[in-house]
Amino acid sequence: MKEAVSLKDIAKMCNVSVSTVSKALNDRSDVGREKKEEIQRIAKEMNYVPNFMASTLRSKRTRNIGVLLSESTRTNLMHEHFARILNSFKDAVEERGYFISFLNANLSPNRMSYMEQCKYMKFDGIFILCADYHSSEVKQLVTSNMPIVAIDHTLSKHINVASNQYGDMRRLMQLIYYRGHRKIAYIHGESNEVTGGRVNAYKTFMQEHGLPVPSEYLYTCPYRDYERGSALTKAVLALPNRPSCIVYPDDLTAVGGLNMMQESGMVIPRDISIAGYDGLNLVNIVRPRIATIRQDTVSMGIQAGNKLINRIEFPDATPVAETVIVDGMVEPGESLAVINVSKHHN
Amino acid sequence: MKEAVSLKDIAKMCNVSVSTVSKALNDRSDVGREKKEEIQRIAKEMNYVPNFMASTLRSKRTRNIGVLLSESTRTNLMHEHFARILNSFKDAVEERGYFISFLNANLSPNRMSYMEQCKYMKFDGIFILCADYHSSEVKQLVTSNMPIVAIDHTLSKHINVASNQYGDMRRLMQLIYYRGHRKIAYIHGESNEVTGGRVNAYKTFMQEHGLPVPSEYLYTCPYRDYERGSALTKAVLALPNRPSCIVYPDDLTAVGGLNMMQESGMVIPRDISIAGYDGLNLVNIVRPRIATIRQDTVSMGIQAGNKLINRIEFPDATPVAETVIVDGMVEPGESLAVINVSKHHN
DNA sequence: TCGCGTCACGCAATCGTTTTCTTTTGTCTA
DNA sequence: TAGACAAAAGAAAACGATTGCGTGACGCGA
Repeated sequence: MKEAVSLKDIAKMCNVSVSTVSKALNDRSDVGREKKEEIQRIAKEMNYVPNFMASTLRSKRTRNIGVLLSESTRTNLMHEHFARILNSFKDAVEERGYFISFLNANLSPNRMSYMEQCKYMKFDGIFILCADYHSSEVKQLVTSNMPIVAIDHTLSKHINVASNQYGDMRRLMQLIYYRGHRKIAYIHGESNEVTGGRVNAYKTFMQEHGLPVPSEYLYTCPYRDYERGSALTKAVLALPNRPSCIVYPDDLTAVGGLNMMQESGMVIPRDISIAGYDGLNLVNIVRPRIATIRQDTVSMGIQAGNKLINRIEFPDATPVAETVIVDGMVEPGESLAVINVSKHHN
Repeated sequence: MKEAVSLKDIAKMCNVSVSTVSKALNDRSDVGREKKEEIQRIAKEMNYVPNFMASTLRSKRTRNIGVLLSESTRTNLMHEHFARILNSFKDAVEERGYFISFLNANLSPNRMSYMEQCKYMKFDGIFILCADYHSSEVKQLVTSNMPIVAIDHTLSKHINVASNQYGDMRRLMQLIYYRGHRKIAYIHGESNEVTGGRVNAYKTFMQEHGLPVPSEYLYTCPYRDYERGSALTKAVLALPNRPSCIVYPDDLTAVGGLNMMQESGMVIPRDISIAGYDGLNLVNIVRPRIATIRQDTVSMGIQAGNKLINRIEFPDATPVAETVIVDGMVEPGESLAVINVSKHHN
């Protein structure tokens, strides 16, 4: 790595002072027009690239955003849903001249905490894609006064970009209902104040339509756990009062169920119907295609990015919690049978 | 963000000079034992976190590694294969005190080139997961004298961590052959000096076993292109001399073929056999499970990380190209029929 | 007692910018 | 022609660490 060219080199070349060069390159007003243009030209000719460390050391702003992406093995950047959101988030912030770095979730002995990493790197803001909000490290982070935007999680003072869990689930229920299903089981993920909307939507919808919700129609399953999705499906299929449709917490668990069913000789949707959630590529790859809610990950990422940068660039005296709801889209797939309603009506 | 505590604050608190504090915290030898311990204790009490910008401005070393991840839409961090490698790479370098940032591939008008980004951020090294090696920007990068490690791509002066394309493909061919297949078509990806090994292995194997390779048994298909995999499959199925087995460039194209076949009423592997490549989760999710080569992404990521850091920390006067071969593993799946050899023998 | 080596520590320069405050220069007006 | 004022340029102090060098104190052998 040969010596990098610095402001000083340019100054020498142009016979001006370092400060004038700095001002010229930052397009400040107190530099003469022609001198400014000359300096900019020479700088380009010399392949000048500013030194990030030096400039942010002085000016504080790093334009660097820290990304927090879980510590669980099942939910990291290997999961399509988060990868999609991150991807469009990245595009959005890069569009505005920012870039991203990952917060280091390793457990090495001398590792810094999240908060320490933020201080160390002087992040302008934090993007929490998914995290263990119970951990003290994360708590410390979210109670700080850094600009933060989280996905699918409400935080006091911060921004939450969330899918419309209640509305989306309701629309899915409507689709299932209109196809004639009345006995609908719901294997659902663990609930927080955001994702709980889905269970709410389910219960409300069932109640509104006078449908019973026997307790054996509700199960809790870890998100994105193929094996558990499969195992719980077995349990549901064994019920004396077997439902005509099973709704899953996400597409991966749904496929777990699907495969389980097909292996035991059932034909979907002839024998039973299923629906997932998320809208991964997966659902268009398995057969039959699974009904799902396609989340608008592009919009979520973009909105998260722009909201975060707005908070960074126009800080509020006392930031207040804000929620951005992003609607998903029902994809009917091929996994929902049409049922002769009268036949199944109690 | 309240004022961060700096060396100066600690110095004041301990009644020593700033340089002594710096040396104490860096565990240098020219500080008295008890003074050193006191300083470290106080620093911890004051929640001191060093300032990355300041320390690297002075010392040059950033411990920051730039990750280059393609500009194509089909191959970014949304693709499981790359996400896996990146994940273990990240773990490996974090283990050694480094961290990663992405090179910005955006096309915004005032965007910096890759080389400029490296100068700007003072990356200690570069990890090329996948890139368009024909682009001038990438060429500029790889001809620089930065430490670089690339995946599945040989570069003069740099390190290549590559899957054993020739050996893996050969083992896959053996499996297929021993199952009795003789008419084997190969839809392959675009070849470079690394991936070309697969086509070589195919041709060599066929030749060694006295099997003809009619030109209509070879097709080129973009990697990870589900649709094209499907379309080319249609072409192969229409051949008068239809093969008994089709090998695909990767799992995704293989699934494209699989679905195409199943939609036209074929049963796999009864009517035809298929094999993929990569070993994505996908192959365990579709039915039948597809025979594949599971790439050892964990090992690839770890080796890439360690080799790169070694180059960074023990730079050679004149770095020389180096290749690390990582073996994959054959996963037989359920998509390869056992054929009565005599029946199909010419 | 002198001289030498070692140990601990401080001084001050340095990294490459940004930014504030002066200073210089030039122009315009009275 | 003096005075005022704006524009353009420079000087210098930061930002927060690292690091080579200098130096005082101390111990120890001669």
